[in-house]
Amino acid sequence: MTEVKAPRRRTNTRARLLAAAVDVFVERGARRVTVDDLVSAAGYTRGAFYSNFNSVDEVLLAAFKQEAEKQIQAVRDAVDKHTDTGSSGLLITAALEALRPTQDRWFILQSEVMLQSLRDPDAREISAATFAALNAQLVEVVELALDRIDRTPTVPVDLLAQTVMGVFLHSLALRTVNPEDPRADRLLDEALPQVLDGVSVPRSTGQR
Amino acid sequence: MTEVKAPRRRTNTRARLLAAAVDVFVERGARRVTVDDLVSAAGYTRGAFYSNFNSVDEVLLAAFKQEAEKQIQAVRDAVDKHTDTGSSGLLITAALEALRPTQDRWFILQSEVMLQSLRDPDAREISAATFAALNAQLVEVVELALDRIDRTPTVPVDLLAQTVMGVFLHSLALRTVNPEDPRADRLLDEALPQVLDGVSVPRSTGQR
DNA sequence: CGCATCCAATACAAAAACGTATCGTCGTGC
DNA sequence: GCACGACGATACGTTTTTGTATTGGATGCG
Repeated sequence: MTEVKAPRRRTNTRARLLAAAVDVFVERGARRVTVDDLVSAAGYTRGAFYSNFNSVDEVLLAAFKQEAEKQIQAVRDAVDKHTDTGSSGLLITAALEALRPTQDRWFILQSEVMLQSLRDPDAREISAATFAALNAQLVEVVELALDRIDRTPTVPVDLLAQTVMGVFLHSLALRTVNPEDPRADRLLDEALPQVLDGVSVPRSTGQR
Repeated sequence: MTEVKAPRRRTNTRARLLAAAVDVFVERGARRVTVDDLVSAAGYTRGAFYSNFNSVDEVLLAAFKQEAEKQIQAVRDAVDKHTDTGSSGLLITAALEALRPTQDRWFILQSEVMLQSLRDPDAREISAATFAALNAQLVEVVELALDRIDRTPTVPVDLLAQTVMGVFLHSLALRTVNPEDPRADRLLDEALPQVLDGVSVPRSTGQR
């Protein structure tokens, strides 16, 4: 599925394994992933795996961590960029764009679901922490966005952020079930802005 | 985990296996479920399993189907009940209550995620169909609810239903990561009604 | 230039999971 | 009440997967 034929360096083996892992988990589903699947997808053999990880679960956790951080960074970049240049509605557009459903995001969701049923407390902790980080970031984005259009929310902003998150999750689900489903995009492009508008009022009016 | 010591009838073995399967999948996570896990949880042995199913995947699919239908039926019941008696805001409250996150629903989500990566076209089809059914039902509920409060939506009602669905999904996610998270309930009780309110206008005013 | 070290390949043993084949038993229909 | 048929128990062989131990080679360092 991937490439690899080159003389293969010994460094960043771990990174390659992790990258391949994302693909494998998405393609085969967590239930069917074995060590051999992972190494062969990455172009390595069994030995490489066990000198970098101890189990498939560990890879899942590490890959999740990495992808989630990548995700968070993408949003942060989008926000920073548009905060600096001071463009208006573009901010939220950009932030939302960074969250738009992709395969990587599907992997994150899948991992999140899987990690929940791992006995390892580390897994649950990391999963929960990442989840919290994404949420916190979303609060920030929503606040900034409302600020830009001079409105204040009529519901607590953290709840509003959760709502936005939910819409994204569902958009992702729609797209995963059927990549062609037009509702996935319409949810983000049509429904979401109106929702944001609906639960906020112009700044001067005060809230509620 | 369960009981079973009784003289054990040979009928409804399938049903017992399915019921146990839900628990096992939730507890151990899809990655770790084996045939032995399923039969021992249900109080049977290997033989019973293979005379009712052919693989773990098949059980996952069957259990998903069953739980999803149960879910749909629960919402339908709630709606019917409150439609008949004609109580007002109670309708949506009841419908939403029927959707409130529980363990069963977590199983449905987990299965949905897993089924997406099964090669079996049947699995994807059933998964997609169930997903569609739930969504269609939600459209109905949202329409009814808005009707009750004499408002018409300012966004296409199917998109609105998707939004509601998303909020539910996220509420479920919050609760799964941390059962104590108060936001799970607040999302449904505070944010959702306001969102519905925000994206609709009084009936006479016309839309948009 | 040679040495020590780390990392990946390979091979292999052990365990886990699967699926089948067989047998007993309990309902069911005649 | 008897025989048939379906269902579940048990046992077993096979396959899959795992994890470790050993080896070879490349890299960094002196």
